[in-house]
Amino acid sequence: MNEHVSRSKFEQQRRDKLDKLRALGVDPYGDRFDGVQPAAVIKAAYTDDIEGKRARCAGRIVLLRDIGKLIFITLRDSSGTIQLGLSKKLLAECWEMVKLLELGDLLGAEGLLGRTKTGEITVWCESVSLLSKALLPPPEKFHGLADVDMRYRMRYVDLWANPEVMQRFKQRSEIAATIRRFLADRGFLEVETPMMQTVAGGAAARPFITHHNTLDIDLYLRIAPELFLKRLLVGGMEKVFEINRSFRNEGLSTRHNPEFTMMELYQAYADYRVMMDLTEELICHLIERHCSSSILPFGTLTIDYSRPWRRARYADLLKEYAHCDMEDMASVRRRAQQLGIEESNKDDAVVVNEVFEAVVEEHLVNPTFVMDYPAAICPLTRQSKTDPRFAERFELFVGMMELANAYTELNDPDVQEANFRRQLRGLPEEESMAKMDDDFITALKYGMPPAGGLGIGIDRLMMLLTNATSIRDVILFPLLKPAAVKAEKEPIE
RNA sequence: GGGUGAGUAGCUCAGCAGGCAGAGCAACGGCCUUUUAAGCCGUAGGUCCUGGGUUCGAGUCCCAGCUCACCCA
Repeated sequence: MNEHVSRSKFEQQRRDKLDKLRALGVDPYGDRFDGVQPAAVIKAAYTDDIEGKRARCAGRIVLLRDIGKLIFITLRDSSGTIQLGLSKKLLAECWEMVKLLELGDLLGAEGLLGRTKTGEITVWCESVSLLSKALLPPPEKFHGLADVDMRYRMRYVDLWANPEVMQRFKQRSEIAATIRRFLADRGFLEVETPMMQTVAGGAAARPFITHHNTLDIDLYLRIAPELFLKRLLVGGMEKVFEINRSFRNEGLSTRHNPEFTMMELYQAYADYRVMMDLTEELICHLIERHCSSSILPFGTLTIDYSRPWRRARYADLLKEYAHCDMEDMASVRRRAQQLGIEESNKDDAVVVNEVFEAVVEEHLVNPTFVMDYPAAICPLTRQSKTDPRFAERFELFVGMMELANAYTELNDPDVQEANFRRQLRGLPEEESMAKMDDDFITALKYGMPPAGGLGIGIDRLMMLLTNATSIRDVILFPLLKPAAVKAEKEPIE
């Protein structure tokens, strides 16, 4: 007997109940059910003095204890659970329907509140409505849905089978709302810029390619909104931000999903130091509003977000942790060799950065601003006026992850164009096509104000704030390989 | 791409000393008006991920593949 057949047996049993319900004149897919109170609200509102108070609730049956002429049901909605008491005495005229209720069904109920002899707040139902019959059985009631792959594929089950999942995504929504309010309060305008672009710029990453039929042109899904948001600076929007998806055609890991949410913001007449203050203020504001403490667990780590956050120069961290000096490239290359990094045919800046990533990042647990990157790896960033070898850029690391990236925006069109061209040298044509953005250069020629720009990886931020060590736990529907399609088995004679 | 681990009933998992395929929950049939993962009696339920191989005999050992997780690149 194969999986399909044995599963349909369970479905068939439930369909039999569906027929019995219809025979009783019960519509198994009910109507609107007004005036519902969330379970958590009911329980919180009536701590004592509950006798005689009415309650009306709706949700999914997650536990059912049938004692004969009395049935206890644990009903779950998005706020939590509440116990229903269904007695034959109070529900005599619909008792046959009540006895057909089972795990997974969606139920509406109304009655008087009371407590059982063990003290559990209970709705003693005077009426119940079957709002939707479940044709498939829920997962095991105590362990829930544990198979990680199935949880992501069947998030519609995961969300109520594992309440902490619901909790985390509610928190994500609330945190996102706080970010928007925080920025709106400071005069930032939320905008939306193209996700389908003819040139995928603003970052170094492989784009996804799609095709527009009537124009007969290939388009790229954006890898970053940066170049469009900066066009808005040219257009006169002094403070803008966008919270939306970007797409990178790269591998999957616990920290990478091919589509991910970025917050990017730009502020005219500012620079990267302004962005540093803003970043620290924003994230600490979120922690204050949404977390229990400024010291938070993250997997096996403990992260202390107390202000002020450490600010350290890139070159100094390299000295501190990698024990080599950017001024002395021979020492850096020696270190690279020790680390097994292939360095012989790479530019100095690239080798430095690979050493940095290999050695330094794992030390950056508490929030750390890494400042002043080598200019050669920052083509969109303005160089330091006091030392042009460095770019006015920082990355924020928390929990050994890159969380934010910000810089003083380069607004000299000639330098920008030269940087683009230098970046393109040696790249295959299709990749260089994806990078050279002539229209962006044209925009800069009209004059872009000096500005600070900031990007924060929202998924990673949510990971840190909700203690999720996999990015898939903060994305409702993470990208997965398609489930293996079982070949239709035709009966062969 | 490399390493480690996992895949057994609808769900959560045992079983590996190579010898009849197991438990709990869910389901089905009974009993029960204060349960809390309710309880009690009974019944049914399997492509042991797939394909090869070794063996008298493979869920268990070997090879290849698929899927997932974690770590590394």
